[in-house]
Amino acid sequence: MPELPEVETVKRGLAPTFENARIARVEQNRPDLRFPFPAGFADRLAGRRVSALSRRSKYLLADIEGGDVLVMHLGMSGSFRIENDSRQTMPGGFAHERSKDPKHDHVVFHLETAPGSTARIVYNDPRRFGFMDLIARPSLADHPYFRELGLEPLGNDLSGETLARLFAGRKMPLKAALLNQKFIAGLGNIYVCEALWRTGLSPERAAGTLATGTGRPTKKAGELAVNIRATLEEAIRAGGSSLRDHTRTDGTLGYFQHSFAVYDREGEACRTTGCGGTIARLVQSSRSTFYCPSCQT
DNA sequence: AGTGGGACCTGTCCGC
DNA sequence: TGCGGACAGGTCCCAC
Repeated sequence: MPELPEVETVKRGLAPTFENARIARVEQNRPDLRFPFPAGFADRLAGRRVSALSRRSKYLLADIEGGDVLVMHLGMSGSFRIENDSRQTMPGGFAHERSKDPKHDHVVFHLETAPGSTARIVYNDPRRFGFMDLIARPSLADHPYFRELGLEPLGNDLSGETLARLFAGRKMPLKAALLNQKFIAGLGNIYVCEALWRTGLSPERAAGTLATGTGRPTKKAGELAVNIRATLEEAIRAGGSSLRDHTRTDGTLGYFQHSFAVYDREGEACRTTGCGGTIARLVQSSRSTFYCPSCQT
């Protein structure tokens, strides 16, 4: 699942069940996902309490009583669902609404949520690009997963100034710079396309063009910072369900089909007022970019 | 150094 | 209906 808004939505969905629960047992159904599970993964969690859930970039973090942090990344296709005592799957935007093939249920956290009350949190991931790890809290920031991560786009650091400073002198395409987690951590393919469209910036222009010759931010740099934040916040408000397979079980369309101005809209009309252009698709760094060649310059 | 491209793995969709 | 190919939210690694 994916980009920052989806991970944030997952965090909010899991928190009421996961936080303060005691992990009675961990069912680990295969030795690896994208990477092998760390040694003793299930045993190191069994009997421990989860003290807090948080998010850094696209990583979901569970603080485990005793000092470890359970690090979870959803890759491209990972999702969680909650099963409670009555065996009902919790509804809500954080879990795929379509039933999941149980053969891809790779990890099950068996929880004691209150005395005499249990629940299960199930991790399902068909493509297995996700992964889980256990890292001691004090060394978390120095771990290779986190050491080189850039700023949080929803934190206080994102501004036209920082974009200009980070990108100054860089010839790489703006799209590639925004996707690089070393600069801004948490943006993915969909929201980069959307934020660039909102700002009227071409994904192909050099990233360094957001800075003037003296290193000051251009007007567009400031607008881009605002639009990145707005795009992410709106997606979180909408439930972060930017997933292709978010079709509801009753057959109505999920959020995916309705929400994007450019992503996956090749050949359709640009929604910029008065533009009249047509959304095009191009490939950058082996990934699809959707944009309007008429109003994104 | 900074790029682009392939690899990882499964599912889905589209055209023949 | 079957089959091959393209494509999908992310990231790592390795050639240029």
